[in-house]
Amino acid sequence: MADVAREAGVSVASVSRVLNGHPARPGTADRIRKAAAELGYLPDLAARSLKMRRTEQVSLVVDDLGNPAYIDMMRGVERVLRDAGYRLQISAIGSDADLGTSTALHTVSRGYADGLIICPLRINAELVQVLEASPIPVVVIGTLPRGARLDNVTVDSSSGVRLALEHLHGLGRRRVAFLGGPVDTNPGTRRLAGFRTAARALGLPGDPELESVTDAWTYEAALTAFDRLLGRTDFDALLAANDVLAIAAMHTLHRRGRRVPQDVAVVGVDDSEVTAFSTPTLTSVALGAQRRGAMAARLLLRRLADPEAPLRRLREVPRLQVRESTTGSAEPVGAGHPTAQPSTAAADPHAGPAEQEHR
Amino acid sequence: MADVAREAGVSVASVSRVLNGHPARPGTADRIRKAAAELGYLPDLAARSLKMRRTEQVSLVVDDLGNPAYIDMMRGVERVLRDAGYRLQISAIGSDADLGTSTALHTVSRGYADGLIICPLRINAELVQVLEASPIPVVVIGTLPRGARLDNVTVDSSSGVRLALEHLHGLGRRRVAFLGGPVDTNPGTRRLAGFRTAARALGLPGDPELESVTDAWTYEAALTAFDRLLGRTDFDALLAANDVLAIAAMHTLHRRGRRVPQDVAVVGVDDSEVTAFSTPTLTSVALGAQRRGAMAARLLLRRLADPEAPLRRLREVPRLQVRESTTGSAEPVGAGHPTAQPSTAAADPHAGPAEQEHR
DNA sequence: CTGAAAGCGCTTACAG
DNA sequence: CTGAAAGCGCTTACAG
Repeated sequence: MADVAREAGVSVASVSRVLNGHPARPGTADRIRKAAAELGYLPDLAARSLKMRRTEQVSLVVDDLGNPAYIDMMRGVERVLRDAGYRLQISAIGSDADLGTSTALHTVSRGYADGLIICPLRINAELVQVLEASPIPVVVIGTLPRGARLDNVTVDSSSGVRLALEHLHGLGRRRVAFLGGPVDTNPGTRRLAGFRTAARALGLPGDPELESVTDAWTYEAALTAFDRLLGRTDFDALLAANDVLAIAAMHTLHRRGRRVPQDVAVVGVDDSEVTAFSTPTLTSVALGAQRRGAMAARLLLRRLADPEAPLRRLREVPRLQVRESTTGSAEPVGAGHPTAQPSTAAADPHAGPAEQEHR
Repeated sequence: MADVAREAGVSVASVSRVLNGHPARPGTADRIRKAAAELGYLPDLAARSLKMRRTEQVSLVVDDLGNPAYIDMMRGVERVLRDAGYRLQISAIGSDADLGTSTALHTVSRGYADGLIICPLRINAELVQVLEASPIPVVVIGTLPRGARLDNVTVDSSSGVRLALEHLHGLGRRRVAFLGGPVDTNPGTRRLAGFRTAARALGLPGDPELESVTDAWTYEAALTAFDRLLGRTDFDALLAANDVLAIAAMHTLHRRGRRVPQDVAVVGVDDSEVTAFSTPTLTSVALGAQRRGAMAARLLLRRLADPEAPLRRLREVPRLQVRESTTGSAEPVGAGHPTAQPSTAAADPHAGPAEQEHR
C-alpha cells in the first residue's frame, strides 16, 4: 500500500480511502487506481481485519462433507449468509472429536471469522465449554447437553423415526429391522433410541436381533452391518439411519433377489439428493438439513446484530417423504415430482410451518 | 492478552512466549496459563498472522460442492495439507464466473490464506490475470489457456472419453449417444469435444441428434436433456458427461422399460461414490479427482517452500472403471470389490502410475 | 528468563 | 479533499 501511495504521489490514507470507495478528487482517485492496478496491489486482509475488528466471514464446521445432508445444510447457510454480505468458509474436520475441539478452538478465536456455525457428530463437555467461551458468536446445529448456553438448532429425530415406523406399520409391516449409524456419534445414538421408543409404542417386537449398527456413516460400513442383519433374522421392513446406509442395504437386497418394497420395505433418513439415485427411489425422513442451515444462519445474524439478545433454540420438525421403496408406486403420496431433487424441492429455507421455536 | 499479562503480573511478551510453548520459569508459566484459562483468553488470529505473515491455512475454491467429484478432490487436498500442518478452508462459489473471480481476488490477498487451490468450472482471461498477480502461491486444477503462468494440474478428459467409447465399441455398440454438461463450462466443452473426436476416430456416426447437453450439472437438468435425446433418436449406448447425469438417464431408461445394459449400455464420468448407488452399478471414467487434489496440494507445498521454483504442470491419466451398466455382470473387469466405494478403493493420493508430469 | 519497544499493513478520527 | 499519526493485538530481536 505504501508503494501504491508513493507511485501515485499521495498518502497511504488516501489510497485506503479511494480503494474503499470514499470520496476523493477524480484526478487523485484515478492516479491511485492506476498505480494499484499497475503494481497488482491486493490488500492485506489480516491487517484490515485487525483494524476493522471484523472479517465479513463466517465459518461452518462439519464433520464429513461426504454426507450429502451436510451439503444441503451448507447450501442453507450459504444462501442466508451471502444475502447478508458474509462469505462462508467451510472446515471439514473428519469425525475426530479432538480435532473437532481444536478446530473449534481455532475458529472461535477472533480475527479468523466473525461467527461460527458448527454441526458436530460428537458433542462433549470440552467442546461445549470451548464454544461457550467463544469471543465470537456461535450457533450449534445438533442436540446439546442440558443447560448449554449456546444458540442452537435441533431436529426432533425421534419423531422422525416414529413417522417412518408408523408409515411401515400402516403398510402392514411388523418385523422392522434397524440399520443404525455409529453409536459413538450423536445422531447415531439418538436415532437408535428413537427407533426403540417408537417400536415399543407401536407394539413391535423389541428384538435386539433386529438391530445392527455400522461403525461409520458410509456405504461400505453399511454393507457389513447389513450382512450381519440378513444372516441373523428375518424382517419385512428396514429403517436405516441415513440414506446412504439405506441404499447400501437396498443393493444387497437386490443382489440377494429380495424385492423392494414387496419383500422388504426400506426407509432412509435425511431425504438427501441420493434418494433419487437408487432404484427404486428411496422413502426417507426429511430432517430439513437445508432449513436447519438457514435457521442457524439467521440465528447467527441475529446474534451478530445483538450480542445481548437472549439465547434461542429453534427446532425443525421432521417430515416423511414417501417414495417407491415403501409403496412401490412411482407416484409419491405427497406433492412434488417423484424425480425432483428432493432437497431442493422440499426446502425453502426462508419460511415454513415445520419450524418450531423453543423457550 | 494484556488482561492475561496483568492478571499474571507479567508482560505481554511473556504471555505470548508461554502460550506459544517457549521456555519460561515454571512458576511464571503456570500463572500465565492459569490466568489465560480463567479469562477464557483466545488469541486474535488476525493480529498473529499480520505479524507472522502466515496463516497456516490454505484455501480451496470449487464451484459446486454438490458434485461428489469435488468432495473426492477435497479429500485429496485435505490429506496432504493436513500432514504438512495446514488447515484447509473451502469456498464454494456456486457456478457464477464473476463470483469466482471476486472470491479468487479475495482469497489471493495476503493474510487470509498462505496459498490457494482453485478448480473453476469456467476459466476466463480475467480470472487467469487475477491468479497470476497473486501475492500468495496458486495452483489451478483444470485446463488453462495456453501460456498461463500458473502451477497446474490437469486431466486428459478426451482420452478418458475415448476409453469409454472404445469400451462401448468393443461391446458392439454402434449408436452411442452423448449426454453432455453445460457447454459454457470448461469440462462441458472439453468432454463434448472429446466425444466428437473419439467418435470420429472409431468411425461412429457423427449424428448431431445423438448429442444433448444439459444447462446444469444436476440430476434435474439431466432428466430434461435426456428426454430430448430419447424423443429424437435411437441408440444402444449412452455416454454421460458425469456420473450424476448418467444416473438420471438410467432412471429414465428404467421408467421407460429399457434395460441397462441390454438395450442401452451407460457410462458416466468421474467414478464418484454414486456409481455404487445405482442399480445397475455404473461404469465410469475415473478422472482421479482425489489424486488430482493431492497432486495440487503437493504442488502448492512445493511452491510454498520455494517461490522461485519453475512452473510445473502435472497431468492425471484417466482410467475406465467397468461395472454393471455396461457389462451386466456384478463382477468388475478390473480388480476390486464390486460394491466398494470406488473413490476410496481406487485412489491412493500419494503415488501411482497414472500421474504424468509435463514440461 | 523476562520486559520495553518496534513493527506487521491497514483504517480513521483529527487537523488543516 | 488530503496527510500525519495513532492504534488494532500480536511476536520477536534486543537488552538486561
